Amino acid sequence: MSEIRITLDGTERAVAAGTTAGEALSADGRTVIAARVNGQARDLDHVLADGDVVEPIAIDSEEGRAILRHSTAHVLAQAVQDLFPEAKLGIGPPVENGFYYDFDVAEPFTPDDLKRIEKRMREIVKQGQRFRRRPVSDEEARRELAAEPYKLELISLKGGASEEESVEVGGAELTIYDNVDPASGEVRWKDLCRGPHVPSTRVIPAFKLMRSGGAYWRGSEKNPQLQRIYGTAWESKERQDEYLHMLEEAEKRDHRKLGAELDLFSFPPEIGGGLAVWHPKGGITRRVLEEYSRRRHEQAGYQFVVTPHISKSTLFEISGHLGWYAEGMYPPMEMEGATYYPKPMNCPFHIMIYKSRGRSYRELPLRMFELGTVYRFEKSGVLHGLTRARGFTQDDSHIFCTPEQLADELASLLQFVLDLLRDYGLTEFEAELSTRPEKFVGDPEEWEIATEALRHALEKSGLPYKVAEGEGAFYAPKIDVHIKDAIGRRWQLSTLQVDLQMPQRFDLEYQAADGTRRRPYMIHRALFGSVERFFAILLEHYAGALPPWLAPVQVVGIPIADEHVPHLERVVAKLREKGIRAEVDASADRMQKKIRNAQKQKVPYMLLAGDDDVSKNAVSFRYRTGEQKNGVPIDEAIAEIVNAVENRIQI
RNA sequence: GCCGACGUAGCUCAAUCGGCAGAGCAGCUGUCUUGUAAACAGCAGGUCAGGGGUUCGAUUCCCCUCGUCGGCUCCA
Repeated sequence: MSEIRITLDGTERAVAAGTTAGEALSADGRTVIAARVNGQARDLDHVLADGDVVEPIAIDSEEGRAILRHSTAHVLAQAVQDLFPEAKLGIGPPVENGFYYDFDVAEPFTPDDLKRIEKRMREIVKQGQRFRRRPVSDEEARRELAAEPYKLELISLKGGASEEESVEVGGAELTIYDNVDPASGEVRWKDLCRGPHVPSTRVIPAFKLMRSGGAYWRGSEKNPQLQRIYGTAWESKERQDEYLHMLEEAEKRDHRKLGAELDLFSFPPEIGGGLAVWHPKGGITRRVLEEYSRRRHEQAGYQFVVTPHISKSTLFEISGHLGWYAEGMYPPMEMEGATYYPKPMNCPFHIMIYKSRGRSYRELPLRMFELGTVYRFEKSGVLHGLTRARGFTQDDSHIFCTPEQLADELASLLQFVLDLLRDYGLTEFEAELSTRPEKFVGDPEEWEIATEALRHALEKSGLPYKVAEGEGAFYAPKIDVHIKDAIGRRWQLSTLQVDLQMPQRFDLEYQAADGTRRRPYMIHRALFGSVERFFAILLEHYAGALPPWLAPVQVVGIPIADEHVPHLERVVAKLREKGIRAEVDASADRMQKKIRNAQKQKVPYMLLAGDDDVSKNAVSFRYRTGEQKNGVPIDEAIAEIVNAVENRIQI
């Protein structure tokens, strides 16, 4: 057959037999770097067959970037083996914003090594080595890769039925990619790999090695630790610079740094890792943040409860936490023959409140809310400021409802969550529906009911969502709400879980209209997740410049000269009457210095006053943006500030 | 917990190839009295993270511990 028929751009076309995907697409190999053939990603030099459907993969698409990054990972591995011939290869997949490759080496890489490796990579990129795909049998692969023990392990794993697809050995046949010198045609390097790849290393427009660190082989701490090198690669220098700039910005916004600079909180070593103390300025913001949430909950029909920080082991035995998470709990305390544990969760305590007396269907849904501080023993290596702490406060609610109420309750709950998050200035949301994990308790049919109720709530909310198979908690499927912050980072925040286990374990009941005793459903719901973590996320989102209603100091009065202090004192007194956190900077510093100080503290309103203002009974605004507004009558100034605070407006 | 880097004044950072530890900011005391991001001068501030070792002598070299940071694993 000298002609075959293929589908291109949705229309059928005849091309010569032997035509490659790249030829059919007229791909330049720079903007279009690979092809999708019948839905499968392929190299551009993939030879087409009759009936193939061919689509281009652009370098600036998500899929294209992944291919680019994966190819860059190969260049990295080649460079490492050039410089460290004894290095054994692990795996080298693309990841979000970049790629990595794992190596078994005697000595961990130093920053200097990374520089040398990156330099070697640039040489390889410049050479324009071609990526050439070559199918091999298992035996051939084993023979060629005899010196690569980890690759051999991957080959032997390939047959495993439930083995997840990897970039090394995905699919039915094994392939090796050769890196070929374009001048001599010699094979410079090769790697076991599924592909596809960019046509040539020269196509890699921008890359950079980022850092190295230890990583367990195949992700298990039982396995040996390899050395992982992370890098990033982009379709253009500009996009890479943008990304690097975002990282710099993220570093500037680091809540641990801002926490110290703005005097909000600290982690004294004497107290212990992961245990924060809140300074006055952090404390006031936290109080306002909590108070607003509490008020909204009360308005939405929640009842405020309070429970203790420790409990006898009995409670956690019934709840099952001791069985499942004992190693993450602080160790027990023995007192008068009883064993007490610091609480890792609030739910069993709320159940005790439910059980304190008989319940009627008329009371349901019963919504309990608590800012409950819990303690979990996080391993020392994972602590990270307020976002991963050992003591933290959950804004925890538990809702007990009848099976008939479940779907509606979840839907309104999700709406409530989103509305409240918006009030804190977050605007972009995504959700994830996590289904039954491998390790679970209960009846799969009930899991199905609960999962469907959650799905219904998501559909009703119109929120975009993904399904995360097997990511649920051991006792419940859940919805996680993710937000995007001001520099595009995703954070998981709220969680909604339908729990069919706790009601059974604690034998919860209510009396139905027909007089029978029935089992309620229970919904776990945290909105911030942890108040500490939410605080950190807001701080990073706003880069420390909190909206006026949350700012620790909302107004600083700055006199031009000492004689203007009394005028500002009067303004500040009026502001305080309205509940505004205002002060006058009467220190010995000059006016310019006071502005600088207030600016560095990210105070939303600086009110200046000199002779002009005093004579007109006015003040002059300086906002932290640098803008100013002079000679504003005092009443107007106060009204402007009060309005921004009351309506939670960011300035 | 594991791998690695780092730890000098409240903060940011110097210096000492093994020989009495130095600056800016912040603080304190004065002087100056000012219109939108740093007035001037003086003073004070350190077990060089902690412990042990090598050495005539250790902040510097070696070991251990603690802490921080970056990864991995984990995250009810």
